[in-house]
Amino acid sequence: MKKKTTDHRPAKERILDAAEQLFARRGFYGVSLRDITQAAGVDVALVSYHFGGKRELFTAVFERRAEVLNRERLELLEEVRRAALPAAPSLEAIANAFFEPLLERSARGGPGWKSYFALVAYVNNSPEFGPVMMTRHFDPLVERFIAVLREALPGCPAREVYWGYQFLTGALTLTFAETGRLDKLSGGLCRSSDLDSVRERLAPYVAAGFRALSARATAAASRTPVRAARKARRRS
Amino acid sequence: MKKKTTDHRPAKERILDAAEQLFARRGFYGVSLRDITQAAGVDVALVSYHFGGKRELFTAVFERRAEVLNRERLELLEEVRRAALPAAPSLEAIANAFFEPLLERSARGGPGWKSYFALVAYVNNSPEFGPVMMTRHFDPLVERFIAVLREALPGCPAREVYWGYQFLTGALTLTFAETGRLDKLSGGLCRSSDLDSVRERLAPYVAAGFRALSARATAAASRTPVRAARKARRRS
DNA sequence: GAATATATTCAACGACCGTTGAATCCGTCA
DNA sequence: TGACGGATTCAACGGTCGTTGAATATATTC
Repeated sequence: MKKKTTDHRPAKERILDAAEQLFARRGFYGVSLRDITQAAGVDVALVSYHFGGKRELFTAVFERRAEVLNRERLELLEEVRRAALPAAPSLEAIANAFFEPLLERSARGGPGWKSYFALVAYVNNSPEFGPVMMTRHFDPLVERFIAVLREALPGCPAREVYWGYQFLTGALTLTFAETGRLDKLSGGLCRSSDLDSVRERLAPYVAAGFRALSARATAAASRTPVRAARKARRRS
Repeated sequence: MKKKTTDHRPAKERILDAAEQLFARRGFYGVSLRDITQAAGVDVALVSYHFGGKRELFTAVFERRAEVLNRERLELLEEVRRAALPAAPSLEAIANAFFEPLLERSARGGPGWKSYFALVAYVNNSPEFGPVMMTRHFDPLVERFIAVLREALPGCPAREVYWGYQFLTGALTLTFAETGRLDKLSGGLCRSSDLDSVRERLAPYVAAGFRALSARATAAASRTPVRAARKARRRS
């Protein structure tokens, strides 16, 4: 059984789809090209022909949806920004612009998108692939978001914003990994696939977190004279 | 070059140490038994002899430090609880008891512990290993923490606490993955290996998040009559 | 010190890995 | 029709994988 039905979509895309699903489930090394091409109903050699090799296929899968996604997120961020002018947008609105396009597509964009975000979660947590691939494809976007976050947090040191972003990404990443652990843990009370629940809760959660970080920093600064603070910063 | 110096530690432990480091870096499938045994200065066949196989070695690595760790975390939680009696402990104190033993050992417990937490991060995000292994070794602990969190959040629906815990775990997990991405992103302003920075910030962040979730839930409840709320809950 | 149990080494197995080059199919254009 | 070029198939390569069984070394017991 090679194909369920005669499938006239180009083989290149079928390979990408199958690879997306399998890489997301078992990581780069947990999947063989034969697994992928068999799932795609295609000969093994076509991977080398179309992509060059296994690693190139992996990055091709990762890149395919990154561009369109980030463009949409940036546009949404600017829209949020314009709507709030001349004030800075709320932290909730910024956080929402950051993950709303992701949640929307993961929930209603079809199984390919769902797999894709699980793959991004895998890459983001991987010490091997994370630094290279995330930096290359997502850093410009992230830096723009952090800049706007800083506008919304006047007087807050940059370090705090970066840490807040780190925690935000972590929470989001685990959500996309779709391990189903929260479902088991809560006895069915929460379903991690229910991304509308995430949508409602994540923005308030991280916005409050950002405010707490900002408050903590200013409290610490007022407790410490400037010179001592400079020295402490150098020490840490 | 098999060993740097003559090493009289039992081979079984040397294998565990090497496997811990390599599994953490490249995952289960990204490491071969020959990689591990070569790093341990030991013959390949010893893995089958001592552990039975590759999968059994993987779970042995995972289990080795889990017990002692969770016992300490539970004791700390009960201590925090007793100290606050007859009131419930603060959210900050509970969150702190959850991750303080982890951060402490990751920062000052030696390279083995650091690798171990990166491995837990890998497992926690893995759709393949996460549900099985995390559930088996960490669920009793987590349920106890959630129970105490609920005491500290009177009137807060259980769902909200579970979601808050999910976000907390995600933030913690990404921190332990040690991808070094935050370092690059912040231009050296933050070092993700600086776990003291995490220690200071994570508790206020997630405590504020929990309070926001709780407030959001009670606000939503007061907006909705009881019967409609019941229906809405059944729908979702 | 012989016997026994445990630990380690060695060589090899069959299976699967990613990749390759030649052969074949098929639609396009001359 | 025939030549051509991209897409696909097929068979096979060398290498590495996890695992195994027999042989050897080391420690323990009588």
